[in-house]
Amino acid sequence: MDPHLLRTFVAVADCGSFSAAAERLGYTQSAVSQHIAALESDLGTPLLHRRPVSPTPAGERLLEHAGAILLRLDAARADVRRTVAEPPSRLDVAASPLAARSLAPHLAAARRTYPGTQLSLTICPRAEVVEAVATTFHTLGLVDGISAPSDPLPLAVTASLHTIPTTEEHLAVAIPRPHPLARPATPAAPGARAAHGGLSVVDLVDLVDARWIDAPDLAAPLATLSAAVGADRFRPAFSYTGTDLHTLLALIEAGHGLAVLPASTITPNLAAVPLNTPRLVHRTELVHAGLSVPVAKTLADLLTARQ
Amino acid sequence: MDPHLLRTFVAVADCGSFSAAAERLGYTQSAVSQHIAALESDLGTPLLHRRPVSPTPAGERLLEHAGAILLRLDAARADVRRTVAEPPSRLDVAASPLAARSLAPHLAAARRTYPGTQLSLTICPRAEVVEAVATTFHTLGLVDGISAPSDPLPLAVTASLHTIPTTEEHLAVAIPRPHPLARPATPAAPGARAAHGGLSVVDLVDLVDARWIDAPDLAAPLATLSAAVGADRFRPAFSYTGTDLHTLLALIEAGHGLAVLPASTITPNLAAVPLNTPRLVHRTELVHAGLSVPVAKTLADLLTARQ
DNA sequence: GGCTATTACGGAAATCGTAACCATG
DNA sequence: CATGGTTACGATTTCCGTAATAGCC
Repeated sequence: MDPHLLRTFVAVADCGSFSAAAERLGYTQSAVSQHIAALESDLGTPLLHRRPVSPTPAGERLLEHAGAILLRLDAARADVRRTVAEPPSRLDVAASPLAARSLAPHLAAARRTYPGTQLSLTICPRAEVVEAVATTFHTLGLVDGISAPSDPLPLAVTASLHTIPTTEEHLAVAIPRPHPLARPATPAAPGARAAHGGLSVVDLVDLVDARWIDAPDLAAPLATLSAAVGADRFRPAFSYTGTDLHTLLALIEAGHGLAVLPASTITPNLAAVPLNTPRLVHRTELVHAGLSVPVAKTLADLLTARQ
Repeated sequence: MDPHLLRTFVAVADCGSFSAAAERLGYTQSAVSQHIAALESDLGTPLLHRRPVSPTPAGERLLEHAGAILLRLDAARADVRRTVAEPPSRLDVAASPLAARSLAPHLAAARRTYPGTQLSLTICPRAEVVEAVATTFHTLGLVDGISAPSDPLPLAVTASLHTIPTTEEHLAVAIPRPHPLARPATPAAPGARAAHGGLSVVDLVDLVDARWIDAPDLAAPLATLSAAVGADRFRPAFSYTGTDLHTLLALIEAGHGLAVLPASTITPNLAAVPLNTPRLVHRTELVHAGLSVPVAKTLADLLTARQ
């Protein structure tokens, strides 16, 4: 199970083609074929169906591990290099879209403290944030996600990375204004219940059958919600893969479906119906691999000093 | 970073010798030397001091990753084989010493339901339990450990393994009878506070300077306690590496030091002073990689139905 | 000088590319 | 028959063992 073989295996699996994977990796189709054959003979079982190419059940299991192993391998290399290389003078921050919201002022403060340093901020999907920090591409990461109150986020590569909680916030369902739940609770509105302040509060399980937008990089991923309410499945009626909050809100407003977001992100043109059911909150965490760089330390302090 | 190179690297690191590692792995000293040289040249930095052999700082970082990577590699292979091989007819349970305590009756019940199946129970250190389950050596694992109430145990290889909480129990310090804390609280006893029922309750931080026995496979590891109270360090005055509870209790009774244990394990010849400070509990979890085997499912149900 | 790691070198094995082959749509 | 995966084969490289060399107690 040479890492090279694993790498071509995942490439083939997500290209759905030997030749495409070969091109991506700079190999010949032949080499890729040999890699897969070697893996299959080593493990004693077919890993891929051919023509069309798709993973067998055994291949699926291997895929789950392979990505993590390769990432960890990169993380190891990065970690070793970090102990050798002198700390960088620049500060590169990676953040998931919703985690980056309140970052600007702190970055400004950090720049004021260290006027010389060059700053960079990259917005990327949640998984890539921790990946970028683990592989030393960025020095600091800011990820958001859904978890139980005061529970850490379930991050990959958890080992060798440090995380510091920064904020926790209530979740709400973003709903277009002309919608049964958006009006004050009435006995007729299914799933809505009277609550304090005249606002409805909604139970997640009652919304399983609503139209949902799956925006896994931005809002609460439907998979996470499904897991939280048990085996019930939230089916995506619409998928949004971008990272722009306003676009998502516009989609919701246009009636393409609902999404679960931290309450403060939902603009007034939409209704924000607080979620109460399973104890879920929106959480953001700072991810780093040691804060030896002064700028990084300062920014981390600023971020964690806030509440 | 070929896994073979990593494997010999960890072997060398924990043998403290190239030649010893070579023998363990069935290589020549020369091959081992070449492996280390290859790793060092790949990573661009020395990983080991020679003569005596000990890891450099970079080597330490690599070691942290290497073990996890190799384990995950084995877990991947095991996981793939599991999807192919038909489920075993036997049931092999691995358990850490304190997790195994209440297992016997449930095993008996499981045998009654499936009279034919061959059962095995292996007691091993905590880390090895999850390792054994991950690498398919055993079908079911029962691990105990320390965590915050209702928090999952921090297990390695967490991915691809399922865990089910089974019990949670309060912790206590086991103290020989003639000991200041073992008497009902008096103003003079340092660290002790009056509590309900006339028993003392003790704050962990007040005991940092006591004589401690480190029995990491059996009691709460001192490292865990240190982490729980912050940077403070519990220094082991005595180390016990076995897995026999009675031996440990005898050591405590003989005055070699104290240990933190789940309250119910402390026999009446010792005093069990409840811990109250950082919210720590003794927790046991069931670890498995899918419960397709009926016997395993039954035993799991029995274990989780309790409490 | 004894123990242990490193270097030199040669044979065996693995790896990848070219090219011929074969199967499926 | 065309696209795309497999197999055959050979050049290159890698890997490991033997053996000679060098460094530290």
